[in-house]
Amino acid sequence: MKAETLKGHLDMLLLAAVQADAAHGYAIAETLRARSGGAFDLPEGTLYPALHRLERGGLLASRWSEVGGRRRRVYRLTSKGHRALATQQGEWVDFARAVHAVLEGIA
Amino acid sequence: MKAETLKGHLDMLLLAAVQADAAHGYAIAETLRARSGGAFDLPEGTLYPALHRLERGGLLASRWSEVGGRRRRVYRLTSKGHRALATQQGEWVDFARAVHAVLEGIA
DNA sequence: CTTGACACATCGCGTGGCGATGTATAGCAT
DNA sequence: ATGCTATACATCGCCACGCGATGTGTCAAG
Repeated sequence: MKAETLKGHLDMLLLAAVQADAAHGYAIAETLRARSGGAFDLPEGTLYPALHRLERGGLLASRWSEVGGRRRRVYRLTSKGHRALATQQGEWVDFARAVHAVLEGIA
Repeated sequence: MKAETLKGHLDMLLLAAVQADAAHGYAIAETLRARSGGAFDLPEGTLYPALHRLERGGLLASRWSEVGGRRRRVYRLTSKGHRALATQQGEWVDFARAVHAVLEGIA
């Protein structure tokens, strides 16, 4: 997967990954890798800054958790995050449709 | 349309726009706007640097043309550009499918 | 006791889309 | 004449952001 492909879409993916159940960063990355069939394999330098950004923006909220001697920061969607996810999903559909239309040469 | 949404996908769209017929920059922008139903309305600061980049990369070739007192730079796909377009279309399909899988929550 | 998975974090680089700005022609309305 | 709009190109600098590199610490397996 080319580097810039993800730009502008990562936030939506992260929000979607914690939509159903709260999860910590590492687990979020695993979820994305699994659901995407390996296509999304987020490096740490991508994952963690993005989560911090989303929390700063109020779309995610986190709490610390200790499991088996390992500290985890568990993220959950805020109500604002839910709304943002819905918006971004709509934009994604529009975007994907527009790209498809261009590729199909629909003049 | 959010700013970064296009990142990493613009090249493919530009290549697709000149795939069938060679066209100049302004016309390419109109084609994309028309095919996308207005979703892609490329500002000039996006369009022209991107075309130059693609020509530098050997994916597009250009010649000057004079029509009605107006100079135009007409772009056509090179064979390398054709191959690149095919590759990028394949990557787009994979990407779109992966995004869809994440959004659908296919675990 | 080292390797690898788990789990977090930050810094700095490079890419690239975009706003602002500038140039020039043509046509139409004022 | 004057100005606005559309056509048509170009470049500069900002800035958002994904990612590689690097660092910290725990735990299990070999």
